[in-house]
Amino acid sequence: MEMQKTYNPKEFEDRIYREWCDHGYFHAEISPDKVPFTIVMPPPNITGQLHMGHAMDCTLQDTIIRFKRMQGYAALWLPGTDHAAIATEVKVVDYVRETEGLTKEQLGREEFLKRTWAWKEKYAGRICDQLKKMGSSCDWDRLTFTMDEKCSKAVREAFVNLYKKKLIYQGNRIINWCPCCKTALSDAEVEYADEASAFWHLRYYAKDDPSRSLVVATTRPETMFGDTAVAVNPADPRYQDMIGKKVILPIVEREIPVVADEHADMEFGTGCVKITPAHDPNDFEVGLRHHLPVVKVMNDDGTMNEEAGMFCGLDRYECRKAVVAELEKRGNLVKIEPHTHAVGHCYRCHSAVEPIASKQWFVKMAPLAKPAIQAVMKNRIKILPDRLSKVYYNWMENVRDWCISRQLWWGHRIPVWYCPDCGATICEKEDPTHCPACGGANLKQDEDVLDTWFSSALWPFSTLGWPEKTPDLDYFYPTDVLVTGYDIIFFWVARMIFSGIEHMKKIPFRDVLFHGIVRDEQGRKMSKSLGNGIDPLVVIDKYGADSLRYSLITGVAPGNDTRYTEAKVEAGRNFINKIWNASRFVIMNAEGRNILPIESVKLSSADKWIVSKLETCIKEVTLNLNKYEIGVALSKLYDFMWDDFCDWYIELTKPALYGEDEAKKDGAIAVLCFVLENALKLLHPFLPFVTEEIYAHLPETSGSIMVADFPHYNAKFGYKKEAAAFEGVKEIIQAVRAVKTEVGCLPSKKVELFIVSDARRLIHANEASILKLAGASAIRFIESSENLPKVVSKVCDIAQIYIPLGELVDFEKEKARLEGECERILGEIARAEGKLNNQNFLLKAPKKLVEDERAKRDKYADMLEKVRKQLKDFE
RNA sequence: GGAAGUUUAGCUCAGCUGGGAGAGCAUCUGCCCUACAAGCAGAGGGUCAUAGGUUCGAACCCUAUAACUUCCACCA
Repeated sequence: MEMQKTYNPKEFEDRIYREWCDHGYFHAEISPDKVPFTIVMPPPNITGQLHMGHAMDCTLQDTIIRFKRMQGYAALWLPGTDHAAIATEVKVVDYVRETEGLTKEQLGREEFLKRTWAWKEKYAGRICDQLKKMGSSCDWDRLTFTMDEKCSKAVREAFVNLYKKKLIYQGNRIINWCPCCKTALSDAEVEYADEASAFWHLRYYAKDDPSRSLVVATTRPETMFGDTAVAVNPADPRYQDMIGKKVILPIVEREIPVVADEHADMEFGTGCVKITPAHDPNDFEVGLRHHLPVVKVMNDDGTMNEEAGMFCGLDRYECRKAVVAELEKRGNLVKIEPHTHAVGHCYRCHSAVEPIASKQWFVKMAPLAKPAIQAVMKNRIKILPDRLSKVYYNWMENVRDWCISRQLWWGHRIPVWYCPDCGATICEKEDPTHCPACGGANLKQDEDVLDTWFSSALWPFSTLGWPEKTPDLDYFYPTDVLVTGYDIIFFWVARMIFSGIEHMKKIPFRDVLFHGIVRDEQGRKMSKSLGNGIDPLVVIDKYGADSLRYSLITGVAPGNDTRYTEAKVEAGRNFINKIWNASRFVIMNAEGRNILPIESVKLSSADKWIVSKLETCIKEVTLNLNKYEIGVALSKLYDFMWDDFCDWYIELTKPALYGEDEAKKDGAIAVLCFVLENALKLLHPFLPFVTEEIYAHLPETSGSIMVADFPHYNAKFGYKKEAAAFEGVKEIIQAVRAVKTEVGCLPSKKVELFIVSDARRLIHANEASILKLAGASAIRFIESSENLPKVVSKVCDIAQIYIPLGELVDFEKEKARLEGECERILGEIARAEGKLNNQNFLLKAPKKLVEDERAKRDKYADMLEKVRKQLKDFE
């Protein structure tokens, strides 16, 4: 099949992906003679479609897994999707309201879940299609959803294990309550934002002495109905007489005690704190210490309950206004101070969360955190970039117990049953039918579901079959690298680490590669509200998946944010087009010829140079991919492919290809094919589609590039010296080009080159290349330039070049140019001598460096002499 | 209140363990030379945020400062 003049991804991307699937290349088999390499995909939420962040995440993983697969590992990339309990439920609630005009309560649990499963089918399918469009080489045979049977089993196992070890408990404590989603949230699910508010100073009068009062300062006047004490610091001289006395809570006229507690800060506010145990975590603790009653004053939806008396039914914020007005009316309001403080918001619906005392399920964190910290500390798990391990430690060391129960319907139901007959609580892996205590058959399962992250935490092993002892689990666990964004380090990564250690007794992964966020052109986060998100599919439609992949990993360093710009996609597209055309050139020239193995042809110095460059490139790409420096690896390939291979080597082969010498032609083609084939293999993990397409057109190749061997660096050819020498030839070509441009000589005008050089053999051997690339008609070796008329000249490392240009030579300009050249060289000499005259440099710098510096000085001194001579001759 | 990151060419960013500043885009000049104008050749452009310090030598290490960004934190 003919290759088109310009690269057009639409013609082959979908077809190639189908072929990969049909051949089963993505499927990882357990093979005893291979080393496993495993990545589990961070499962995208089924809430919607993939965004650029996902696109980058999956490109990075795909690049790594393709690299490892080609290197001969049993490479498994396990895909999946996440049920995303709260996030999905919020979406489906909206959807049901819009389509059926019903609330979820009106619909009922069973019907609601039916709708949600239908939603899941639709969106999980869409997400997989998008992953395929990106070229993801994940093992679809192992596709997992977090609510699959096997995951549910894992969740049960984990819950029951932790429960039996008393690491899961039910407790009545302050949790974060979202009045909009009507569920508890974990600490990690709350986002804090500073809000301008006020500090209300309220006067509470002493019970028996209307002349004595305390002024409390609060940001939450509406919770006063739940006040069950006022606290002052035990050391505060101002309030010693009040400790143990009672004050009257205004409006409700309830008597509450004044307690002494360290929690009250003498420096802050008035030094008196109203204590509302049901609605503030600190107050809750104070309440426990002083055995205070816990009075809840709010309903689930954030409205006030009957405790608020006349304010019952009001929304919490309306109530605040009303209470303040009432207090003012009654003369209890002393003053209002402006005050900014952090208010927590639900990470899903963004409404202000309410700290409320509530009975929930918790995971006891301290015993789990300890070994999880050690795993990273002892380097059993390596976090990249390293600085993020500090963030991890900081969180793990201060983590509080994890609230895992959610008052939702969509998710893993908590495996706990209550016996209404005897009050027993039963926690079992299998659904119990009878109460083991009293034999009663009226067991009722806990209504709540689990935090979605509880199942995510088990992902690296639940996907492989745990708690069953499956061969997969045995072979592929622990996984090798986890690739994800630093924004879910607490939600997910930290929890996988302690869960893996707890349940598997083994770390879940050896490396964690964190990437940053994909931002828009202006550096803003992409978000729905800003409307600045860009759909990867739209980009793929316009430019192809390879170009998108290029744009997402070019220039990225681990942990750093990156910006999406269309210019980067274009740069990628242009690069790929370059590869495409270079390949087309090679293929066209190789057509109908016998391709010789590179070992059997005589290599020119240009051949040796490019082979040496290729070897260096293989080394660097491999090294950087192993370090997960994907961006660096790609940039090395970019330079090699474009500069070395296209701009130099291909041009260098043209004299041979267009010449008559069949042996030379065979040689050039052999090297072209060899280098191109290797380069394509190196490029394949980054640009899978186009490399596969070209590979199929290459002579002497068969099968798919994705299962070909990744090039090995073994310094088989070496040629370091020959390659270095060849740089001299390149320098001559560049010098001639530069001089011609400077004097305004058309590139197409052929010039004669007079050369003084000790490297005649090298130059002679590359004569054809020099003539073609420099645009010259002949090379004449001379001993001295003395008799040359009207020349411009240039001193290179291995030669002095003189070009007679007749009328084009501007005497003044040329003189100025040569003088400028002298200046430059003098500068170089001065720099070298500056160092060499420094005794400390001679004494302390490495010998090699001193030698290099000497050599440089001598070289430039020699050059200076030559340029000065040219200047003299010229005059 | 803690902690982290960033600051390099007009723009977006690389620069690994300290040893002569790089790329892409943009700009200027000239080119359709039988792979490629999504291209080729040549060129201009940087006190590497600021001030100190360590060192023979600093974009890189240390200290302070400034600006921007982010994360964590129950001060009512």
